[in-house]
Amino acid sequence: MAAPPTGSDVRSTPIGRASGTRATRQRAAVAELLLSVDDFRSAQQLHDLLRHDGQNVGLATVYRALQAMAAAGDIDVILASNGQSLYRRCGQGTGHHHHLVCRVCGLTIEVDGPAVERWTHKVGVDNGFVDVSHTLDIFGLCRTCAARAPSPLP
Amino acid sequence: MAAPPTGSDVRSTPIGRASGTRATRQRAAVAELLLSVDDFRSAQQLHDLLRHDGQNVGLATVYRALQAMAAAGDIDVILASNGQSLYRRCGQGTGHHHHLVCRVCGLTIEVDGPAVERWTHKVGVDNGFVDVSHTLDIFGLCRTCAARAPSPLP
DNA sequence: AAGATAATGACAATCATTCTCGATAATGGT
DNA sequence: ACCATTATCGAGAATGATTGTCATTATCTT
Repeated sequence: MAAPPTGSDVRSTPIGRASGTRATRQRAAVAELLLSVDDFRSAQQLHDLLRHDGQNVGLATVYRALQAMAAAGDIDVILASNGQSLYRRCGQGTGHHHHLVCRVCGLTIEVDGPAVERWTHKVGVDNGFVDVSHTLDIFGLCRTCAARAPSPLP
Repeated sequence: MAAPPTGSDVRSTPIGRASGTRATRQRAAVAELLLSVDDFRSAQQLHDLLRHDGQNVGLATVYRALQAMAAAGDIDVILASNGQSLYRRCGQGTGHHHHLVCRVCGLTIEVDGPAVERWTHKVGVDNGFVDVSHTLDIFGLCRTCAARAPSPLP
C-alpha cells in the first residue's frame, strides 16, 4: 500500500472509481476509446470500434462499463429518437450541461444555460413538484451539413 | 346505441384525417381513450386499458394508431428514461409546448417557455446551426407522490 | 502469497416495438 | 344500395437493444 492512509480512508481510489469497484483492462479500454471519440456513439458502435482495434471486450461488458461510467457522471448519455442510448465523454469538471447536436453528422457542442436551469426548477417548484430534474437537447444542421444538403422542407 | 349515430364523427374527412386514411372503430377507440386519460401512458398501458374496457383492439393496431396520431400532431410523445415511448393527447390548438411530468404517477402539466425557445434557437444559430429544434421535459415528484414516498436520496 | 469477491464473457432471456400476411371492413364510384 | 378497391386489422413471428445467468478469471485486501 503506497498511499498514506490518513486516518479516515477518503477516496484512496482514483477519480470516478467508487469503492468496491475494480480497475480492469476492459474498462480502461472503454474509457480510453471514449477519449478518442468526439461524438455520441451507441454501445454497439463502441463495441465494434474496440473489436477493430484488436481489443477483445464482450458486448455485455461494454454495456456494464458505460452504465457504470454514466452513473458516476463521467460520461453523458442521450436517448436517440429510436430509443437507443448514445454515450460520449463529457468535459471534465463541467457539471450539468446540455448538448447542441447535428442531426446529420452528430457533431456535438456542449452548452450551458443557467437561466434555463433556474426556469425549469422554478416551474417544478411552482407546481408543487420536488426533486426536479430535466432533459434538454438542441438539434439542428451544422454549417457543414447544411451546406451539403438541400433544404429538407420547403 | 340509441344516441344520435352521427353526432361526434363527421364522415367528410374530419380534422386530422389525411386523405387515403380510414376511420375505424379501433382508431376511434384509441382516440377516445386518450381523451379520458390525462397523463402520459405507454402503448401497452393504453392497450390494457382498452382491453379492460371491453374494447378488443390488437396491440400492433394500438401502436399504429398512436404513431399515426403522433405524426399528425394530434398527440404528444415523450421518451421515458427506459427508452419506451409515452403518449398523451395535447391541448388542441396549443402549438409547441413542454411538459412537467411526475416520475411516479405520470401526472402531466403543460408548460410554455418562450424565453427558452428563444434561447435554444439563439444557441443553435450562434454556433452556425440551421433548422434548429429541441427537446425539453421537466421531471419531478408531484405533491401527492412526494408525500407518499420517503425521500429517495438521503 | 492467498483468499474473497468484483468483473468478465458467451449466451440465454426479456421487453418494447415492428413486420408479415391472410382476413376484414371502410370508401368512392356506379 | 352494391361492389370493387385497398387501407386497416389481428395474431403471431421477428427484430434489435439491453439485461440476466453463471461458471470462470482477475483484481484487491490482508
